[in-house]
This record gives sequence, C-alpha cells and structure tokens, in this order.
Amino acid sequence: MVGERTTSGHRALSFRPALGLSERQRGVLRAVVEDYVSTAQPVGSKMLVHRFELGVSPATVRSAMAELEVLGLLSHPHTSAGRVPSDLGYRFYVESLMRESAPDRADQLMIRHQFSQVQLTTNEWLRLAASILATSTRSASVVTPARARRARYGHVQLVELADRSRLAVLVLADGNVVQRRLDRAALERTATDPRLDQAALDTAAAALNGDLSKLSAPQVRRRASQFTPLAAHVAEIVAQLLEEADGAIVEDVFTDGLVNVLEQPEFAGGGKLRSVMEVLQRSDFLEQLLPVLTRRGGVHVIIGHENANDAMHEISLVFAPYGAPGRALGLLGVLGPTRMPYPRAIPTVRYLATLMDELINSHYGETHD
Amino acid sequence: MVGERTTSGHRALSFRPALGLSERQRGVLRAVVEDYVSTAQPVGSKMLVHRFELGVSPATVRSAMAELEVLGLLSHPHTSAGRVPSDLGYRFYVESLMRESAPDRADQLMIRHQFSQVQLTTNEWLRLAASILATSTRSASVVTPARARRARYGHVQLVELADRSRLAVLVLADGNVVQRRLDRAALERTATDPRLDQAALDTAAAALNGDLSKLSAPQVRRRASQFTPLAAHVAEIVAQLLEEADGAIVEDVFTDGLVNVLEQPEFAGGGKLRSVMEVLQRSDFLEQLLPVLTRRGGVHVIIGHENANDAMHEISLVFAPYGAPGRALGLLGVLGPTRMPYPRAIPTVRYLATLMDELINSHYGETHD
DNA sequence: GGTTGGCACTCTCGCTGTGAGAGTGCCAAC
DNA sequence: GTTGGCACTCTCACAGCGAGAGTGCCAACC
Repeated sequence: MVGERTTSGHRALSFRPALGLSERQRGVLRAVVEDYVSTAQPVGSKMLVHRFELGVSPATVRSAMAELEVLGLLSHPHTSAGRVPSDLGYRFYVESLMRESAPDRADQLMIRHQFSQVQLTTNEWLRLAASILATSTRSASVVTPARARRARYGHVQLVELADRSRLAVLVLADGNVVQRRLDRAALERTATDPRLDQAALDTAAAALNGDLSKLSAPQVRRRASQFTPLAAHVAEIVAQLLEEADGAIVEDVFTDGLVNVLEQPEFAGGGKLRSVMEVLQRSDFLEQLLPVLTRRGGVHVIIGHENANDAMHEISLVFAPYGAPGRALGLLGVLGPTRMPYPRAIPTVRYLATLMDELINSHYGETHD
Repeated sequence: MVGERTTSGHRALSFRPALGLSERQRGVLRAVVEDYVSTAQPVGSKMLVHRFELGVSPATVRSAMAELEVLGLLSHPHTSAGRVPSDLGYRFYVESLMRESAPDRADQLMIRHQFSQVQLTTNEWLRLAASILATSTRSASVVTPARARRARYGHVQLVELADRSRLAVLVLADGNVVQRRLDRAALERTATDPRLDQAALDTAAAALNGDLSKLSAPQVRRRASQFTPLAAHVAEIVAQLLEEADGAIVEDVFTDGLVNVLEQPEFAGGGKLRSVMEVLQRSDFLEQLLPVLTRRGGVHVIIGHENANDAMHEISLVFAPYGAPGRALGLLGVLGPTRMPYPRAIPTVRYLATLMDELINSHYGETHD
C-alpha cells in the first residue's frame, strides 16, 4: 500500500487560531457546515437549532456564530443573511470535526463485485473507478492510469498492417502500451535489404527486446548505435517514445460525473462554468497535484483558495495516489464545489485508492520489494 | 475517398411543400436563419430589412414571413415576438439556401501544417481533429478512431510485465491495439511445462501469428483447438477480444469544445444541460448514427427533431464517416444547438473527413483495391 | 396583384415600489 | 454564560406600469 492513508490538506498550515475552539463553537461550526453542504442555503441561527438539536437558544448560537466569524471560519454574504462556511471553516471541519461516513460493508462488497464483473483490462478498471467515485460522491471524478515515474523499456513489436505500413507497439515495463506508425521511407533507408520483410523486422525487434529490457530513454539512446542500422533506427524511435511517456502521468485521464458538478447551484450562471470546464478538460491541474500527492501518500483535501490555480478558487479536490510503490503511480479523486460532502468523499476516495492498489499489485505479482 | 461527399440529411424526405418557394420567400428565410444564428434573438421584420438590404419594406417581409410560417418553416415564440426558424426551416436552408463558407486556402494549409507537426500516432491525429473541429465551428466535436467493421487478427504478443504477470497485446489488422491482462493461474493450468517461461509464450504467440492472420473472431475460435493447449488458451482469449472489438466503433471517443455548446443561451438554465451532457458523455447516439453514415458517405446533417433520440430534439449534428473504404471506418463531426453555423460546420467537417481519409490511406499504403 | 404606409393591438421586458420573511445584533434580565 | 425581546437590515417575490418591438390587417398606390 502507498504509505498510510491519512486525511489532511496541503496548505493546512495557514489555520491555527481556530485550534482552541470551545465545544459549543465546534458544534455550531459542524452544524453550519453540514446544513450548508446539504441545502446550499446560507444557514441562520433559528433554522440551525431546529434541524440540529443543539439544546440551546438561537441567541446563543448567534453569539457562537459571531465568534466563529471573527476567527474567519464563517462568513456572511450580507448583513441579514445566514452564515456560510469559509474555506478555513471547511478546513477545520475536515481536520477535526467531521465524522467520516465510509462506504459500509455492503457498499464495499458491491464495489468489489463490480470490479470482478469487468474484463481484466486496465482501462475498464479506470472507467469503473471513475464511475463509482462520481456516483457515490455525486461529484466529478478523475482517474489516471498507473504509470512508472520513469518510463522503461518492456517489449517492442513491429507489426505489419494491411499493406506495407508498419506499426511499432511498445509495451512499457509498467504494462502501459504506446504505439507509433512508422515512416516507411525512413525505415527502408536503414535496411540493408531493400525488401524489408517481416522477418527482418522481427529480428531487429528481437535484438532490442533481448538487450534493452527495463532500460530508460537515455540508456536506450546510448545503446542504439550498437545495433544494426535497422534496429538502431527502431531503437531511436523507442527512445523517443520513452521520452514522451516520461512524466506523462496525466495522459489518458478518465473522467465521469461532470454533470454532477455543472448542476450545482454555485455554477449555475455566469462564466464560472466556463472556467471550471476548462480546468477540468485540460486537466493540467493534475500536473500541479502530482508532486503534492507523491510526497506523501493518503487522501489529500484541497479546499477552494488553497488551490494554486485561480480558476479553482471555488473548487475542492479530494485526491489520492495509488499504485505499486516506487513502480507505478496513478491518481484518483473527486472534484466539486467547496460545498462538498467531505465525510462521504474522503473515505470513498480512500477506499478506491486501496482497491486499485490491490488490483495493481495482485497483477504485478505478490513479490514486493 | 468514401463515396462522394454530398450534403444532405437522413430524414430530409419529410419536407416537400416548401420546394416551391418564391424568390422573395427564399431570401427572407435565408435572412431570418442567418440573423437568428448569429444573434440568438427572434428576428423581426424591421430589423431584417435594416441588416440585410432586402430592397423591400418591412410590411412585405412580414407577409412573406407569414407565408413561411404556414409552410412550417418559421415559428413564433409568442404573438409579438420575431420569427425563429423551425427544424424544417433549417433543413430547407441547409438543403438549398445556404452558401457554404469553406475553410479557405490559408486555413487548409494551417490545418495541414498542424497535422504535420504532430507525432505519427493515431490518437494524436484524433485529438487534433477534434480540437480543430471544435474551435473552427465553435461547437462540440466528436471523433472516433477508424476501425474495421469486422475485427480481424493482426498480431498477438504475450508480454511479461514486472514480476510474472502477463499481458496479451493484440494488434488488429486495422492497426488498433487491444490488451488484456492474463489470469496467471488459468495460464499455468494449460502449460505443459509448469515453469511457463517467456520462450514458451513466444512460441505460442508465433504459432498463432503464423496461422490466424486476418481471421475474424469465429474463424479464430474454430481453429483454436488445433494448437497446443497453451496456444489454444491464448487463441480463445484472442477470440474474445475480437468479439469485443467487433462493432465497438464508438469506443475511445475523442471530444472537444464541450464548453462551446454549454455556453449557448439555449442551454443556459434548466435541465436541458443535464440531458445534453448525458447524451454527449454516453455517446450512444453515435451507435444510432453509424448505420446512417455508412449507408452513404459524405456529410450528414441531422437537425433537431430529425433526431431519433428524445434528448437531442434541440441539437443538430453534422457528421461524416471517414476511413479506408471497406477496411476501416471512423466518425467525425460536430454537435451543437439547432441554431448552428451550418455554412461553416458542413464544409469544415467535410474537409476534415477527407483529410483523415488521406492520412489513413497514406498509411494503409497506396495499394488500393 | 404585389407592395406599401398606417394604425391598432399584443406581448415581453425592465423598472420601481412594497410587504413579508428571515436573519442579525444588542441589551437587559435571569 | 444564557436567554428572550426588540429594533433594524437586507433580500426576495410579486404586482403594476410604461416603453419598445413586433405583428396583422387594411386601404391606397404603382
């Protein structure tokens, strides 16, 4: 498993004054967050004592709210509206107020069952994981395939398509497959025999496969010259492919549940929708997420302005890395408005991360090191 | 090229009365459509004579509009609002009024240049095509990879991943790659030698590759028993993979420009957004599109209610097939509100379809048959 | 007969004003 | 520290109204 799975955020340091909250304040803050998350309406003191049986009068709640406001945990859309949690308020809630509502035994079995139903294809796993995350947290979900930080040679194959076009299929050591059509002219130039039949290509591929196993891009490039011209040419292309695969963790992203977030009232009107969509489609936020997630395992929660990206100031992320330690790494998580059901999202992300860990590891083999 | 590329829709038959429009009516209809497409506002008679120099008075235009309305080509949101084209109106416009605004020489060169910049990877082509379609038509775009209608065996390879896990990589005859992790236990059961080293697997793969080239799923299955137990087991899996790939034209869909359509005023509020998104994400509308597109080549335009799918009654599609005739087939096109810039979208889709034809064919080789 | 200007009519849309409702903050009393 | 009371504030929904845009019809004109 990838480190221990703990819950915490990446810029959580910025809060501190709120640490010494009274029991009353904690109760009120929790109630405000939970009410607001479920209703999307600013919450007032009266409503609050009604819905949550706090055992005190609205007036008391009001004074607690006022205190929470000066601490920066709640905010006030306008004078006579109810309170709304601030990013810091959510942070505190996630950090020390929240009672996680993990998927129960039955849910877990259901999820496992779904995975067992599906074909043994990584893409199917990813698609399924994204779908489960999206439906059970009612947010948008993102899942990337597990990739080695460093792309390494696994196996190459030169396939003849219909007619005489060639395809290089490179299986990386981590099991991912990349491919590239080959320029016929360039290929023929390197061949000693201008007929360039499949046998010649097979020989070249076999030479590379025997010699380059587990090597990285620069290593492959260094050895390229030791082969026959044809094999060297292919090795050069392989090196290119490895370079492209290096660090391309966020290629082939699987997304689901976009509607869930587009439907949220906070994105109803105006240009917010555009910015959210653009962030999500380009998914470069994952690049920024990567170093944070790899530095420490477990579920990471990033709330609103804690996000470096301006376009994501109203968005929260709940993400975790998964994979085989030191070998292949993937990302998965959910994304939604800051008003997000954290108690649900966090354990769900955690559970799916461990599940994906298992799947990956059981197929990488039990021989850990 | 896939047949001749003509412009027409698939239920175009339903209009006929409108064929005998007067020159005046045609001019007015065209003006209404073009104004409405660019402004999204119902268009009135006065505005119309202002913006388009029709050389007649508003009153004349009004009577022409009234005539067009009884013909069902225009409609009326309410008594004192301007006119809006009906689906039939758009249909007539596309059919016989529209002046196509094809990408000019410079645009075409630019597009070609972009393709030449990109790596020789099918996925990159598809991604690029989707991006070009989306930006130049300002709609959402969809592009699927070219696939053979019938999946045929190309080449199989059994790769050892880190540790002893195995991956079957099957390259189809059309160049697409599918993969499947192998269940180690099942594999070992079939092997005569329990050590099951790479050499044994290579031998099995070589046997299949020599014998199964170009065969379809049932053919592979029929021959499976003639191999050694290990090879037969793999052949069985290959047959499964072929079956799954059969008719799976709409897997791996590339989409771009979703924002473009979500931002349109017609989808601003209400549940329309949800239905549109769901249709688009699930992309099963492509399945329904497939038979229509294959029956006849060229650009197909499907407008609003011409669409079988209820959720797409306010959506128009402009799609074309592309590929190597009889060998591999892909779909590409754009999707937006019925208020779509057809004169732009249609030639752009047509151009990209021919371009993809070229790309595919140049790599399948010039040896047509 | 097609075209035009005139005219009455209709419907939307944006503006304003108003009252209800929800919520706050403060204070005095417990 | 907690509570009830009370005055105050702000939003929101709704009604009313006038401007504006557009239509349909008709009689007159070329």
